[in-house]
Amino acid sequence: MEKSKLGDVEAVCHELGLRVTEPRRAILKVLAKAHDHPDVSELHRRVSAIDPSISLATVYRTVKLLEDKDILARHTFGDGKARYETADQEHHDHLIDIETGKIIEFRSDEIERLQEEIARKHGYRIIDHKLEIFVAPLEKPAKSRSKKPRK
Amino acid sequence: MEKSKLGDVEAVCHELGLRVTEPRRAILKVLAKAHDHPDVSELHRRVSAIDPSISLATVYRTVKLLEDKDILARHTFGDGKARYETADQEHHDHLIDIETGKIIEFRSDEIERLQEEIARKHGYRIIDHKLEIFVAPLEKPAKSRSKKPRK
DNA sequence: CCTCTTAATGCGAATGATTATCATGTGCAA
DNA sequence: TTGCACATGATAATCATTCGCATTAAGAGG
Repeated sequence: MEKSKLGDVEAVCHELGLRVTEPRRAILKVLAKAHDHPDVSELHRRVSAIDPSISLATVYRTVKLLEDKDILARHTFGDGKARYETADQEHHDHLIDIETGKIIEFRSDEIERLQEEIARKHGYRIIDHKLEIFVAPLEKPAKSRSKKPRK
Repeated sequence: MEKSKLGDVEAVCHELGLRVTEPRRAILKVLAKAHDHPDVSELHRRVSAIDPSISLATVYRTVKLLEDKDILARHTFGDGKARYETADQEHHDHLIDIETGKIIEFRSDEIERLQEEIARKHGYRIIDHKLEIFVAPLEKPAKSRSKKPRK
């Protein structure tokens, strides 16, 4: 089962008033079956497997387009590069294992509710939010002082 | 009242085994009285007011140094650039007004506790975390679809 | 104070990610 | 089938940040 509507390129493009092109077919196909949080060059790598002639620039363009349309969600875990995932699913946040880089999705209605409360208390409404928890395995001794990784 | 110990350059540098230099005097002075979240070029701008000969590279170096020592906390609100604030105070998260760019600090022990719980449930312990809530004023009609800004 | 070792600095080049430019190619409405 | 606006590929340009390196200057030991 592919991740939602992303698989139907004609539908997505038509809905957004975009042309259906080969590059978009390939890129959307890759996104539809991506169950992780790939960065742009990783996406380009996967897309190249389908059609090697698709340029990195097009991947950047397409991905930004979809982000603006709220079809993709962009993240930036620790390192500087943008990572993407389909945004059609219900909202969730992330646990990032700083030792392996593994990303775990989770959702807490409790936390969501508290956020709403806090925003309202300050006279605001939430447009978007981002919660990232950098973690390390419980067993480990307690490695010196490293914190979240950087490039 | 300056923000904590940052003001005492001799103390900070000595504690970290660093030499006390003019650039560091100026940079720490600026950081000590910064009650906002300046990015590196803004810091350099402020430092230049004290000593125009201090290079941008040195600001970058110093700021990274202090970040590694957990004396500064680095953030990346929406736009790509790194922003800094002193980390000596108790942990807090941020509300970012997407219309004005204004940043409001807040703290919720409730949320902190829930995070701990979630991490533990997944077999992890928290090393660090980051919660950013992008908001817009309550009054406003409900502007189209913009979300958090990008460069 | 003087000296010597080496951390710090300034400058400019290098990097890495992302975006812009622009000539060319191609969906797709008529 | 045609025409044109939108897409694309290749490449240059940007932007923030880091590096390399020759030079300067803390500050420990005399």
